[in-house]
Amino acid sequence: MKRKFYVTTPIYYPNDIPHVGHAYTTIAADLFSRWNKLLGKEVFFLTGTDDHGKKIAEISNKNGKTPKEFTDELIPKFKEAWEKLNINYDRFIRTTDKDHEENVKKILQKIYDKGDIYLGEYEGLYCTDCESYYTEKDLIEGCCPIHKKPIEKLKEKSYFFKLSKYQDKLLKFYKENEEFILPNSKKQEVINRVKEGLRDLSISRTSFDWGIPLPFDKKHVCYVWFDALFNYHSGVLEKDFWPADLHLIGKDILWFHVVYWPAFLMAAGIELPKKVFAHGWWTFDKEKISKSRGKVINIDELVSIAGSDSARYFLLRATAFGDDGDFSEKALIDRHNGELLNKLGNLVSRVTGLVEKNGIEKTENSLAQYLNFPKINELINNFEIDKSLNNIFSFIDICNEYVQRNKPWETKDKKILYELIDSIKKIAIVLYPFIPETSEKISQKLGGFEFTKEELEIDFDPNKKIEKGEPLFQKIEENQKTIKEEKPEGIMTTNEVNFEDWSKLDLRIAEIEKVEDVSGADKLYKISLDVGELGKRIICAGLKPYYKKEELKGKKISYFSNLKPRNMKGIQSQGMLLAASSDNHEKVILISPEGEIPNGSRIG
RNA sequence: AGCGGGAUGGAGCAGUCUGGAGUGCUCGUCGGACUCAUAAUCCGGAGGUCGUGAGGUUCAAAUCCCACUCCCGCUACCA
Repeated sequence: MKRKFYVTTPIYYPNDIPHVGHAYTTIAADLFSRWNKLLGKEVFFLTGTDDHGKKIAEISNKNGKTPKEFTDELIPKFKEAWEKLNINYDRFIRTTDKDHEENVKKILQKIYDKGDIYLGEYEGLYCTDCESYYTEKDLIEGCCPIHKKPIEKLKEKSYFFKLSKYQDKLLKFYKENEEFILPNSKKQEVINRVKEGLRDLSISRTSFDWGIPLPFDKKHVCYVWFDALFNYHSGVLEKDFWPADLHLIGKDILWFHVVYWPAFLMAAGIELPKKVFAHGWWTFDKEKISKSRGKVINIDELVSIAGSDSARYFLLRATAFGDDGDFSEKALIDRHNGELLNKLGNLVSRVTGLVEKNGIEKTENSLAQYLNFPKINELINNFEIDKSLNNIFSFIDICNEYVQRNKPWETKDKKILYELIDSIKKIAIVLYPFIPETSEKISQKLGGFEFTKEELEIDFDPNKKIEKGEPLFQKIEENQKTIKEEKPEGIMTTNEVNFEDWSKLDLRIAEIEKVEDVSGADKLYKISLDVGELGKRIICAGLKPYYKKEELKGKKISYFSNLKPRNMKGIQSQGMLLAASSDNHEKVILISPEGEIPNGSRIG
C-alpha cells in the first residue's frame, strides 16, 4: 500500500484578492505536496476559502451583494493566482460547500449531545449602529471605531464550547506529540499560555445569519473558527486521508490551530493531525504588510517581477521557514539573476551548448555522489527548506567547477559532458517541487524524463536528443523593475496608486486644542484635536524640536484620521498629522489650510 | 508587565542544543584565471574584540551560567 500524505493551507478569507502572504503558505504547501509525490507517496493537498462570517456579510452588504454573490466573484481570483504560481492542489474547498456544511452540523450535534456545548451568555461590547461586537482592542477610548459612539456592554444568548475542560488533555497531548507544534520555538509559548488557563469559547451568534445554523438551535449560526477549522476534516471525508499530516499556517493563527482545533477534535472523537507548522511573516521593504499603506504585493505583481518560479524560489529560499522574512523587489531580482540565472541557467546553457557541438558518451557519473538526496530529504522533512535549496545549489556549484576544471570546450571530452548532463537531470528532478516550470524546461531540453525518486537513480540515456534551445531565465536589469523603489517617507510604494486606494484615506482639517509633553519622550507631544464631526482625537507627534506648545495651540492642521492607531510611549495615537520636512529633517512645518474652514472638513 | 525570539566581517544569514584556534554560506569589494556559457563561470585576497559586562564555570566559551542594553513577536472568541 502506498504511503499517504495530506497537507493543507489555511482557508483564506476572501474579502480581498490574495497577496504574498497567502502565496507563501500555498507555495510551501505545494512544495511539500510535490516533494512527497516525488517520494512516491499518495498525496492530497487541500486549500480553499472561508466564505462565512460577519466581515464577509458586512463587506458584501456594502457592495450591494449577497455574501454568496460576493464570494463567488472573489474565489476565481484565488484560483487564478494559484494557477499563476503553479499550485497543484487537489481540492479547493469553500465553507459553503454542501459536504462541509453537513459535516459541521453533524459534528456540532455530536459534541452537543456529548455535553461539551452548552447555552450561555456572551457578554460583548456592542455598538448598536454597527450592530456588531468589538473587542477591547478595537475600541478607541471606549468608543466604537467607526461611529465614535460609546460602546455598550450587551449580553446575548450564545452556545459555548467547553474549552476549559480540555486544558490538561491538550497539555498532555503536546507532551506526547513533540512535533505537533512547530517550529519548536513557538511550542513553549503556546504551552505557557495554555497553562495560564483556558476559557470556554463562544461558538454561535444570533446577530447575523451568514453561517452554518446550529442543528439544535436554528436561531444561532456557527461562529468563525468552529466552522472554518473543520474544513480540513470535511475536505477528505470520502478520501481516507484523515488525519492530516501537516497543517501549514501563518504564525498569527497558531493558537487556533493548536488549541481550539485539537480540542474540537477531541470533543468530536476524531483523530488529531500530526503536525501544525506556523511560518513567519513577510515584511515588504522592511515594513509590515499593510493594505492601507499600500504595503502589499499581490500575486500578479509578484509573478510579473521575474516569473512564477523565481517568486517561488525566492520565498522558499530567502528565509528560514518559520522565521520572518523581508520581501523586496531587489532581493527577488538578486536571487533570480545571481542564483537561478547565473548558476543554474548558465550551467544548463553552457553544457547543452557543448553537447550540441560535441555529443556525449555514457560513463559513470563521478559527480552524482555530491548530490546528497537523503540529506536534502531530511532537511525538507525538518522544514529547513532554505537549507535544502542551499544544499542543491552547492551541487550546482560543484558542476560549474567541474566544467571549469575539465575544460570540455578544449578537450571535447564526451564523457565529461555525459556526467554533466546526467547531473543536470538530477538537479532538475530534485528542484521540481520548488520550481516546476524550470524543471519541465530542462526535461524538454534533455529529451524528457519523469520527476520521481526512481528516475533519480536511472542513468541518463545517451541516445536522447539534447537541445540547447532558449535560455531558462532572462536577466532582469535594475531599470526593468516593475515596482519602484520605496520613497523614504512615502505612504504608497507601489508605483501607481489607484484612485480607490487614495480614497481609502480619510484626510481632515483638525484644530489643535491641547498640547502636552509625553514623559520619557524628548520629541513627542501628546496633542488633542477637534475634528468636527469625527469628534475629539488624541495623537502623538514628534514636533517638539520644531514647535513650541503655545505655537501649536489653536492651529488648524491636516489630519490623517483613519490611520491604524498605534501606541507610542503608552499613549494610543489615533492617526497622524501631516507635515512637510526638509531632506535632512532639520526643518519641519505643518500643513495648514490657508483660509478658514470648519473642523472636520474633508481634504481630497 | 508577562511570555517567546533575536543581536556573528559593509549587507543578509548559518554555526550555539552536544564548548575545542572566528569556522562556513550568499551578496558587495579588491586582484587573478578562463573565453564553452545569457559580460555568465572559476580561483584567490582584504574585511569580524561573535550586543555589553577587566562577570561566572572551564585547560578551553560565539557556544554553558548570571546581569544589563537594544530590536522584534505574542498576550485568546479579530479568518
